[in-house]
Amino acid sequence: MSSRHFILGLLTQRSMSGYDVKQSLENLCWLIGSPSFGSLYPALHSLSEDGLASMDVIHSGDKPPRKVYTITDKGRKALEEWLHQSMDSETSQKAFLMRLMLASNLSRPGLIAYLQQRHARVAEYQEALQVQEETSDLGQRLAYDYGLAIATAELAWLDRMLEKIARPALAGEGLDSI
Amino acid sequence: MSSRHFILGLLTQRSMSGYDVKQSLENLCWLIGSPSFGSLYPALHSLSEDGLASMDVIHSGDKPPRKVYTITDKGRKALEEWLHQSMDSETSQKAFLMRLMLASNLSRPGLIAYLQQRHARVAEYQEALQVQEETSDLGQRLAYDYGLAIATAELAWLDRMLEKIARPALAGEGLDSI
DNA sequence: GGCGCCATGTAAACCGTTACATGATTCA
DNA sequence: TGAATCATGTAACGGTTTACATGGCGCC
Repeated sequence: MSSRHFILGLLTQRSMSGYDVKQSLENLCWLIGSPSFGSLYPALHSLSEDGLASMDVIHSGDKPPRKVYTITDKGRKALEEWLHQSMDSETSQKAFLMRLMLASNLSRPGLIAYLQQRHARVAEYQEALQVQEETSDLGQRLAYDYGLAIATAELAWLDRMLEKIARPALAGEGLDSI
Repeated sequence: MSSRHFILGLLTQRSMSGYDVKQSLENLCWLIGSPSFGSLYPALHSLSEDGLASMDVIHSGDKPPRKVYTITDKGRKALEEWLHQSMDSETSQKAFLMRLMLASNLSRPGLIAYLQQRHARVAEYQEALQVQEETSDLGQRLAYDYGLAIATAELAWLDRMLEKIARPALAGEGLDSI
């Protein structure tokens, strides 16, 4: 998935310091993880060096100065290119969620296609888990049952979202109301 | 989480070759991933070298010989030790599921405690996602909504399992009927 | 004949974490 | 006074993937 591109994508939400990026991932880190500072800061440096992001040092009072990064036009182009190139073979939930976080950078048809692809993929996994023969191993049974529950919940979520998004926007009821 | 211990744990289900291990993870790889052969084979070698697993070469007809690994007593001891030492700070879904797959190696109270701990942790994340203020960013809204749906589904699953497991086993309705 | 599956393995390259280093502020 | 939060950074270490290497079987 490339954490470099992901971090770049997060900068489209708002300009952020390394510390900010870490905080913004806190709520979902149990699903996607959160990069350590040891990889985060170097990544921001390299984005800045390559001209994909610009850095501003913000001195606010007596607090330690913050280095705030903003995505540049070049960065937006690079991100768009990367987002549009095939996301096939990315089957993991983590990769899905990371891209989902960057949904603002997708066209509406692009987002719909993305969710539909995900739906098809998860449905495959769900089926594979249902078909499984009985195992005697408790752990395996629990794990398969858990996987089935998560797959089912994800498919239900995708159905809901696709209905909301794909429905031609009625008055005051577009993407905004999600 | 240490893939080495995880692989060792999988060998408690049945004796397996490297190829078998990979296949057995196929159905859940979208949630926990699957190690590449480049890490899997060396891991099995090292387990064998350390006496935690024994290796048998199986020649079946004209097919390429398979190297089947079996966990040893020393391996079981090492696994148990590792399973009982603190699993705190492991908050990720992946780590949870990996340990869940090894549930057969836990005592019933140990399993219950594990599920309860997980419940408490996921409930925290669920709450954090609910409390979140409104964001204008579509991706963030989608991602948070997705996270909320997954957290809710997982909590429901944990409730169901805890009810099944914690209930004093009635006639013919113990852990087996999960 | 070519493709895909079975089956194992090695080495280099890559990426990320861990540990260390610094320093100010706020709260108990 | 000590701990937690804010805030940034480097270097070594470790683990994983990627790419390469090999070889037989069965199917279209």
